[in-house]
Amino acid sequence: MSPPSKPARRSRRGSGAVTLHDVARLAGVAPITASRALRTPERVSDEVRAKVLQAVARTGYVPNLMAGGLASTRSRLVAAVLPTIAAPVFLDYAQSLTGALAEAGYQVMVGQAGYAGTREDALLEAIIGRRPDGIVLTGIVHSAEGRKRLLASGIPVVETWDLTPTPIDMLVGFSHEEVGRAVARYLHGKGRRLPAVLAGDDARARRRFEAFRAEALALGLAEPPVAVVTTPTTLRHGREGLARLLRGRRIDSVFCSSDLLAMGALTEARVRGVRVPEDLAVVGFGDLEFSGDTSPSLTTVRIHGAEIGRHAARFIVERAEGRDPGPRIIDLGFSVIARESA
Amino acid sequence: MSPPSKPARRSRRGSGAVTLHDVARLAGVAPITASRALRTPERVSDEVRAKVLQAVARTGYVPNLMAGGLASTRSRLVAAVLPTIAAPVFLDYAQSLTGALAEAGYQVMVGQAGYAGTREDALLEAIIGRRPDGIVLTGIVHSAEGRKRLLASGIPVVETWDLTPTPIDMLVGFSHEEVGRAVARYLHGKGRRLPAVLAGDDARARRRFEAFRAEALALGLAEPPVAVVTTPTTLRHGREGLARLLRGRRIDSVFCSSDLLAMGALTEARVRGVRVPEDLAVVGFGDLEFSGDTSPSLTTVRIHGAEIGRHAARFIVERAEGRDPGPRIIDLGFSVIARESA
DNA sequence: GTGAAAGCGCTAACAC
DNA sequence: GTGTTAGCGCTTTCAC
Repeated sequence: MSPPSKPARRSRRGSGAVTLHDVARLAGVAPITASRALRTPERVSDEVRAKVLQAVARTGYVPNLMAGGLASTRSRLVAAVLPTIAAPVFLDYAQSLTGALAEAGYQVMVGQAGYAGTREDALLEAIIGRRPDGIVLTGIVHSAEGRKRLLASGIPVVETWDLTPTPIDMLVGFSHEEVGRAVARYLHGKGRRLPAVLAGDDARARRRFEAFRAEALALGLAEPPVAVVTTPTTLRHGREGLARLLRGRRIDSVFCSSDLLAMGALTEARVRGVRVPEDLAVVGFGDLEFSGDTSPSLTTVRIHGAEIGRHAARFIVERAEGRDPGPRIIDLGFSVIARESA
Repeated sequence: MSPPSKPARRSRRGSGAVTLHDVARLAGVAPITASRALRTPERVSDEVRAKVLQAVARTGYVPNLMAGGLASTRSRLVAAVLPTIAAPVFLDYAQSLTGALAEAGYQVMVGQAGYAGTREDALLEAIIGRRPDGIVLTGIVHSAEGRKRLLASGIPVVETWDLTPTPIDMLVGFSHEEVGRAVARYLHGKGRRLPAVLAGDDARARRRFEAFRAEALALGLAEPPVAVVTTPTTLRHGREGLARLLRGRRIDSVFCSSDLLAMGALTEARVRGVRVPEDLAVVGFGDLEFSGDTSPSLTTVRIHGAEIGRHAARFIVERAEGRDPGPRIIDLGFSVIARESA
């Protein structure tokens, strides 16, 4: 069958899917021309464009983005790392990040940093291996080793939900310390003198409540008792935590590290006949979608998650398209939303 | 320098990152041997393995998964399509899906079907273009065109959160009709005779409440008034919806299409002095993480989201590794969780 | 405006 | 156990 001088063609057929070559052959042009007709239609003649589009329609051709990414060293893929997907605070953020990137033609790969068995370096390796056009880190405390790998990869990195003094690359966030201080001042302004803290055991919650405590003391408030619960925080944790706090010395207000904790505190207070806000002022953190619609409605801290997502997306896209994204650090701040509970 | 018959080498250097060739050269072996040392270490000699690993460590080499995927036609990427990321019902599901796939060495790409401007075919094209090893669809009503494209792509597809008569490929879900009927029977069993419905305007919620209505009528209950709200549902919708229902003819129970709606109904009832469950029984859907910890705690329907995610992950992984995943349709059922609100 | 050639970085197939 | 070769499907570079 095969000529003696030429060994038989090794069969290695790939996916079997329609390729650009098939489209080009059908349209009667070179593959590169078909490629141009699809990616830069203004650079080919009307006639060629029409023939190629017709061939695409006829064959159902879908470009292989892995091949395109390999050849162009642009993957149009962005990695997003979250502590955990299952935390409602990140919903708006994740949605706007994914949405804004999708609109710009990028797809999002998600990684959970906190998931059991996912060591940070394994996660980073899996991400870098895909050669994404950008990496969005969500409030990650990354090891020195991790920072080094990210830096070495040369991939644009956006850190979010925080304001570190030394960002790896770009940063969109707000100051957790400022949040703590603002809440202390807010409660002080409302005449509260016996604050308490109900907080998850993650690093950022800790920084908020440490700053809260310091500011409270500076304002002459009592030393706040602290109930720490495991992250991710839940309504149940909020109920249990408040119950614990109420067993201790008298308090007239509580700063919770999440709205879920605050909802739990609200619930527990109601069940025990503790009036909110008369007997106890409750402040949350996160301003979940429903925090304004509970009864009493929740006073909380809004952190502009959707906007963080949009800015992060913009950072990545600008850099990927070779434009200057402007200032590398954005402090989006936060707002204390005064409602009924405090 | 270069022989006259051969034109000078064109420069085309890629990402500039360390490649397998670099590692191989440093280790003094052929590239394919370095590849084997990393992917199938048991098939190379101890000596070679050690040398390669040392070269990897020295260079900080991270394999390019796009290149590997292109060569092997296995991307180790799975696409997950959600109606929207910002719906708490999907939290457990998304987390377990991502986690289970990550453990098996797969990464997850997310797509939002409901996001403004994302037409279904554009989303599918973006997904298929990546040649993922699997696609997990979340309760999507896909067009005939979409089904055709998916089928033509040859990529394993898992549809979830539903039980369609004709799945594209594999399926893990539960029956929305059965849910509606079970809740009707539950309320009937509790002596309720004047049911109402408070539902989002998506297709699956509609199917639940149509079945609920039919079963209620069959059981001799009154024709239920229906308040429809826009999806995604919120606590505020729940409050407004219940207020609307209370303005109509008398009711003694309400079946809500999400726990968030039910929470809103609970809140509105309390504010209006309507006692739950004495005056009004409230049943939700979804069993959110905190639904058991409100006061009154919420009677609802649990739908095993985490398990759906795990099964979907298993389906994809088994198929990707060439094993038989077993039965292609899994009905995970649901449970009516009886708590205080009904 | 169009095309030929040469890779992007890796692995499957086939030797030895 | 290790190496050679030929791609995977696309885009870049350079030439016409």
